[in-house]
Amino acid sequence: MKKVSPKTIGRLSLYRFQLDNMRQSGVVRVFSHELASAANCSAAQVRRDLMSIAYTGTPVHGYQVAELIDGLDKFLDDPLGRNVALVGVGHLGRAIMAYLQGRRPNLTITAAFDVNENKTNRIIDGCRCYPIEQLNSIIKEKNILVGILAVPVGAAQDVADQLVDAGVKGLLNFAPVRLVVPHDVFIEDVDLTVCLEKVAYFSRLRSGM
Amino acid sequence: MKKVSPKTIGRLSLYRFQLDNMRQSGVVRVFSHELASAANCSAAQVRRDLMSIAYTGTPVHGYQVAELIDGLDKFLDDPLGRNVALVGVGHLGRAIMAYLQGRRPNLTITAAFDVNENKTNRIIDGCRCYPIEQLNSIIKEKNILVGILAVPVGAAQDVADQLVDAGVKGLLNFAPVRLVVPHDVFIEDVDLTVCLEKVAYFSRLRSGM
DNA sequence: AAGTGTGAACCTCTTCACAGCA
DNA sequence: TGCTGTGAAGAGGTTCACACTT
Repeated sequence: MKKVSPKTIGRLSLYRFQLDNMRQSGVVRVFSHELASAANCSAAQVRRDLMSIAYTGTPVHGYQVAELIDGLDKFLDDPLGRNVALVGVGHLGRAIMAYLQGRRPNLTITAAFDVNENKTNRIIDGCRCYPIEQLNSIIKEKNILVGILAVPVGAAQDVADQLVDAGVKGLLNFAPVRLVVPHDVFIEDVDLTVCLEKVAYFSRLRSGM
Repeated sequence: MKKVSPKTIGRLSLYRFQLDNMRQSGVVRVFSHELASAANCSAAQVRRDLMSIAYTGTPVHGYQVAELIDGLDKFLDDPLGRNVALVGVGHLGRAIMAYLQGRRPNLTITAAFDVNENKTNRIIDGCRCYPIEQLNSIIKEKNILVGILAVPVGAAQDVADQLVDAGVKGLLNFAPVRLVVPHDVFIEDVDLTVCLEKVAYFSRLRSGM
C-alpha cells in the first residue's frame, strides 16, 4: 500500500463524516463535487484522495454512499477497534470526552487519568477515570496506542514520557509545548493560541487593515 | 507588503511563543537553529519565515530575542489590540477562556455568549458572559472582529451567521461542520474527530500495523 | 569561523484537462 | 451526456547551498 499523507488522511476522515450525515439524511449516491462542497475543497481533490482507498465510483452515478463509507472504514479504522487514553480531566478533557462520546464506534476513550482525587475513581461521560499513578499499567493492560494530552504545559512532557514508555505510538497534544518523543511516535499538536492568532491576523487583513 | 501564508503566520506565532519563554529564562540571543528545534522545524524554515517581517539578525550573533519579539509583535498584532468574542460557554468554551487568559495581552476574549441563563450575566474567568440575544449589539459596540465558536453542531451555522452579520471577519470553529460564510471571512476549523483519527491512523502505522 | 539572507532546486500538494465509461 | 480516474501541468512550501557579514 502506498504512503498517504496526513493531509489526505484528515480529508478522508472528513469525507466519512460528511458521508455519515448524508446517509442519515437518506442520500444514497453522491458525486465528487457534492462531497467537495460539503468538505470545502475541490472535486478533483476528492477524486484524488479517494484513489488512496480501494473503492472506485462509477461515471454518471458517482459513488454509492454506503459502499464508500465502508471503504473508508476499512481504510481508516483498525478492524479490532482502537482504545484511546485521555490525560487531564479539566474543562478541555471533559469537552473532548463529551465530544467524542459515541461519535466513532471504534475509537473510544476507554481510560482517563488525572492527578486530582476528586476526579479519579469515578465515571465521567461514560469513561472510567483513574489516578495518574496507574497510567502505565492500565495503558499496557488495555493495549492503548493513542493518547490525548489535555494537561497544563508544565506537566505535558512528563506525561508524554510516561505514555510513550507505556507503549503509546500517537499523541494528540493540546499543551503549548513541542514535545520531545522518539521518531516512531506520531504527534499532532493543537495549539489554540496559534490558531487564534492566525485567525486574528487574517481577520485584520480582511477587514481592510 | 507581500502576502504571507497561513502556515507561515502559524509558525511566526509559534516562534514568538518560544521566544517569550526564552526571554523569561534570561536568554538574550538566539540562533535560527535553536529556534528551529524549539519549534520543531528546520533552521532554513525559520530564516525563510523571518524574511516576512522586518527584523533581520546578524551573522555570528544570531537574533536579539527582545528585538525579534518586538518585530513579531509589530507584524502579528493589531496595534490597537484586538477583542475576541466566544460563543458557547460549555466545557470547551471554558477551557479556551482559561487557556487564553492572560496569555496574549492584545488578544483578549472580551465577551462570551451562551443560551443558558445559569451562565449569563456573570463573570467567568475574568470575562463577562452575555445572553446570546445581545450578541449583535455587543459585537458592534466592542468592535469585535474575531469570533470563537464553541457551540454544538446544530447551532454553529446559525451563530456563525449572526457573528458575520455583526461584522466579524474571522472565525475559529470547533464545531464539526463546514460553515458557509462570505469569502471575505477567514475560517479556521479545528475538528477534534479529524485530528484524533489522523493520530489513530498513524499510530497504527507506527506500531507496525 | 560560524551564522544569516536568499536565489534556485526540490519536493509535495492541488488543479487541469481529457480519455474512457455507463 | 456527464461523471470518474488519472497523467501532466501548475502552485505552493521546504530545503539546499553559498555569497556575505561580523
